[in-house]
Amino acid sequence: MSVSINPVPPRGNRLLGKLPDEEYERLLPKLQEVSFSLGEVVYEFGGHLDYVFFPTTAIVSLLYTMENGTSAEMGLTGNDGVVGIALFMGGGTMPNRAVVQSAGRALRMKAKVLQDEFAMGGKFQHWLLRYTQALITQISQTAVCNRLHSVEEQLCRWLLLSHDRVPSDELIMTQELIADMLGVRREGVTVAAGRLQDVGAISYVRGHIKILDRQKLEETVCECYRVVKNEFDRLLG
Amino acid sequence: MSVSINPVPPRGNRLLGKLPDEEYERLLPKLQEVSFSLGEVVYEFGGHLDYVFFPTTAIVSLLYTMENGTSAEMGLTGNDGVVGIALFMGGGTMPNRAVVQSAGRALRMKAKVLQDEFAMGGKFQHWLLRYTQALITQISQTAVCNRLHSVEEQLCRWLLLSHDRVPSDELIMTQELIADMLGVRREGVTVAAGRLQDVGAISYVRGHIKILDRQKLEETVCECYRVVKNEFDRLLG
DNA sequence: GGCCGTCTGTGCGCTGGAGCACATATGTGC
DNA sequence: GCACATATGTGCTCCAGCGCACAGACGGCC
Repeated sequence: MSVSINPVPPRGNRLLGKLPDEEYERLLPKLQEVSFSLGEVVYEFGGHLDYVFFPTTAIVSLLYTMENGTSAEMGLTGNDGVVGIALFMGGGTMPNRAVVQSAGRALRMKAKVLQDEFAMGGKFQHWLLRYTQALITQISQTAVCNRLHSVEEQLCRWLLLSHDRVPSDELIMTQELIADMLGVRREGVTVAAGRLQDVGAISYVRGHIKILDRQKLEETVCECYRVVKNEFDRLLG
Repeated sequence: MSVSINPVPPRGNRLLGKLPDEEYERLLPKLQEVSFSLGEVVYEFGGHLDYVFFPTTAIVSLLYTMENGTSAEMGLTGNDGVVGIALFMGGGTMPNRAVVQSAGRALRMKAKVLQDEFAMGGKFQHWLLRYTQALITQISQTAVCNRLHSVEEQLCRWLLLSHDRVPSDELIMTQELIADMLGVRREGVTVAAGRLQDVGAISYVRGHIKILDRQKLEETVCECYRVVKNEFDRLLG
């Protein structure tokens, strides 16, 4: 993670973008822009966090890793959210693991500052809680999707959720890592991705996925994607 | 749902039990005791809720039902929590479905009262948020468990989580309903429950499950149970 | 250009759980 | 105590996804 000096961050994060001007102006000096690289661990399970992060172009996955090493994603946060909700929810330590899924930037804020602002009970608190509510929906839907839907449907969900959170049509991510996210075998991702390539929805070359035809992905995806998207739009749109 | 007149509720709910005496005394007149019967729907997906509920002896499951009718549980709430978190998180409508999994009582509070109390930012808010954080862990773990663990392991998790939230060793629940909760086939539950009976962990007769040997269940359950339990104890213990 | 590490594609056999069919057991009401 | 609805037990077949093995294919580096 690298920290910029004298940052002039745009309102690249939707949560911060919701704030009234005065509140935003007050918070601005307390935000620092940082860069995350692919695969960087934002925090570990049970870890302490000194900052919360408001991604602007980065995407961060929330993962849980089992004792035997297998893992699965429970949610992902981009420019529509915040990483480190336990800091204002009161947990202190993090109940999961956060890994940068797509390199990019974020704005960070000291935990103490966040907590003080949160305690003031203004719009900031309001939007942080609404985001948390949306995240709960995302995690819930992941739970249900894991139980009931095929790898191909879930891959589509994952691609669409990620695509919604990056500015380009290209995702940098190997099939191996996607498999870890989805909690499935790498080969399973290969065949599912192969089918999506066959119908021209994506192209996949050594860790570079191009979204060629979103429409096709949306036809293949399970309802979970739309439920999550609708809820985010409703709560934060 | 039946409402008691002139209730004299004990601090049967751990969340309310956390409150300082003065805060509890103030809230007491605003609480009404209600009875829930097995299978009763507390709220539907997308529905509006006029009250939040603090279970004392009832258990309520949070479910999501797919378009094709299949469903799965994402979490459950007993005397350690509150049903209707969307009311203070800001969602308004409920992103899931809540069904009474074990008949019993709860204390209800008008949504408006809850929201006003919450906005005051005192201990009540504090504990509601900590509970929500614990619930997020539970939902997350359900997501991972759905992906990675066997029906038998999940059945054990479900039995233990339920057992922790009722005063007796008997659970009233058919295999059919458990199957809906876990998002698996009824026959799958029959087989798994059969194995647990064979080793003497439970006995199962027409909707009446007796927990005979918790120890055995804890040996069979996946790590998910302990993770969730630890997090609830840590946050609310 | 050649080497090597990483990433992707493919082909097994195996297994857990789905879907279906049906046999049996246990309440409940008449 | 009989009839019937409900709950549970059991035995198939089928298939998605796992685990494993290995064959390309691409890309960076010397």
